[in-house]
Amino acid sequence: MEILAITQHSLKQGEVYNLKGKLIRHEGKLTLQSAEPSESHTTTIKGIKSVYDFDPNFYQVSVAGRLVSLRSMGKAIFGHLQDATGRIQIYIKKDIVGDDKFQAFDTLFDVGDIIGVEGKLFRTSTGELTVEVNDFKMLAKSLRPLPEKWHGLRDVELRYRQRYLDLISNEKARKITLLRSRLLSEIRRFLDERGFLEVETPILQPIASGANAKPFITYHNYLEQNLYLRIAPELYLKRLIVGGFNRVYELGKNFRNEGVDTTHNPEFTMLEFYCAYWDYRDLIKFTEELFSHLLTKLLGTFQISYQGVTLDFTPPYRVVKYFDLLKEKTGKEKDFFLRDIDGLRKLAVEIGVPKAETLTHAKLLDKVFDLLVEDELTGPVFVIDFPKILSPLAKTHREDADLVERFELFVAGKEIANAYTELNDPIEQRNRFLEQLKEKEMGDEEAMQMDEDFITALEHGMPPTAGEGVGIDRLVMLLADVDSIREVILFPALRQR
RNA sequence: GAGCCGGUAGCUCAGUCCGGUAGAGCAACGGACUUUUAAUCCGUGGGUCGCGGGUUCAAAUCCCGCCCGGCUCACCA
Repeated sequence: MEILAITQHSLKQGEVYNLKGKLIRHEGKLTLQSAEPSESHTTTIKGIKSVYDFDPNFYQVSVAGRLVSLRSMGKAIFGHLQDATGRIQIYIKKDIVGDDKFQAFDTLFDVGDIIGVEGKLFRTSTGELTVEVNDFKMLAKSLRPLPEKWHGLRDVELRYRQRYLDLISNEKARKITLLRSRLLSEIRRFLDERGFLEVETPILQPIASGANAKPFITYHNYLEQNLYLRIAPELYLKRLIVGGFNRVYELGKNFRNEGVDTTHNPEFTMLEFYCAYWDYRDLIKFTEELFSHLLTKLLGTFQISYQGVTLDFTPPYRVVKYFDLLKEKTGKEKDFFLRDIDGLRKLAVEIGVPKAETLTHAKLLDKVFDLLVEDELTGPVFVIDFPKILSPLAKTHREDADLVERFELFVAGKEIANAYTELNDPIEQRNRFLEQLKEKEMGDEEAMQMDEDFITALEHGMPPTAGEGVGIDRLVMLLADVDSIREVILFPALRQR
């Protein structure tokens, strides 16, 4: 009888082992060896339940999972097995499994153990689907107790540091994990079906560019040079457009060496996709289609509730111009914000922009917009036609040389997506980078870096292209209705203990 | 980086204001119980009160410093 797996070591008769405070004496009656999981244990609990609903004649099952509850009645034992998909009750009767096995289960099996059972499905008097067990197997012994069965694991720090316990004991953590996984696969499916090619570009980059952020620096011993963890894949994805792949996307991590809070983690997941021969207006429509697809597949509705506010994602979304928003708030025209730097600085000081005296023009404008407008963009709303000084990689607006063809999608005051018609003029791109270098000299640490190789690529000709980035973590937060990014990242950044 | 809040048994939490033998529930351990489901009933064990210092006859409790976490702000478009 192969019941208990303690370790790979064989136990001598009479030897005493301490399991979770329980002293186990090996009497020689049990063969204590690690049991192999059988293939039939790979079905999910949810799968078993749905097959039974479909075909009640299906009743002989074999299922494995973590034992999460136990109720011993003397000569019968009830318990629940759990996997990521659900729970199923098991019923072990002395009459059925025999005295020895019943005794073994009663003394050796604990809540937390991973076990396999075989038996018949039936419904109890209360109607709960249950496995009447005729054989069982220890698959992995748990030496430590599970968190409290009723309250689960509440300690936020422990939930993050030992996420596996959170996943075992908190339904919501499992739901978010599944939601995130389905979101990623639906994004891939949507893009794949529309001819986009999934690619992988370098995470270790000699120049960290493509966004305004401080990078993590590392050193390559063999190349004898510094490398940066990417802050964005943008400039590499555009090289692929130059190379002739007209629809590409990358779904992966970016890294930014900055503060950690409820909406920022040093590594976070971005979707970036590029399509040749499109412009930013095509992307507005495409973004609405993408979100419609995701909401239909994941939530089955266009109305979502986020932190007590109902958001309506029925397209078309509101579209509003960047400077119209500022005018609404201040009564001032675009020229004021772009030409009257002293006036803008005065305004910034008035509304309480910190360090307004020392910020560069671009930073000032950005801060003022943030403070006055951003929080009120409940959305979903496309803010379009950004100032050029904030957008070094976007193409100049066809109707206004002060602006670029760019939008950001705001939902619940958060930026969810950022897109533009891409700047594909190598000469103008060089000048824009040079402007960024000036910003850097004026104290903007996050100003973008010049990438000569990228300009060389543009010099070979990049077709007119539109590109977009979507913050996946924030999107999951929205869909899961949680207010901290750490709830949607399985292992968020924490200080080492 | 600043402010506020928190850290007590494996887990969920009381106890801190107002100093006087460290508590409950779950889990564990022993026992009863063949349809229970937060099972129930009887019994037992379990603590570096985050860490270090100070005040005091006496500190989980008061004071100081530090560590870890949460929230808000700053930073980060």
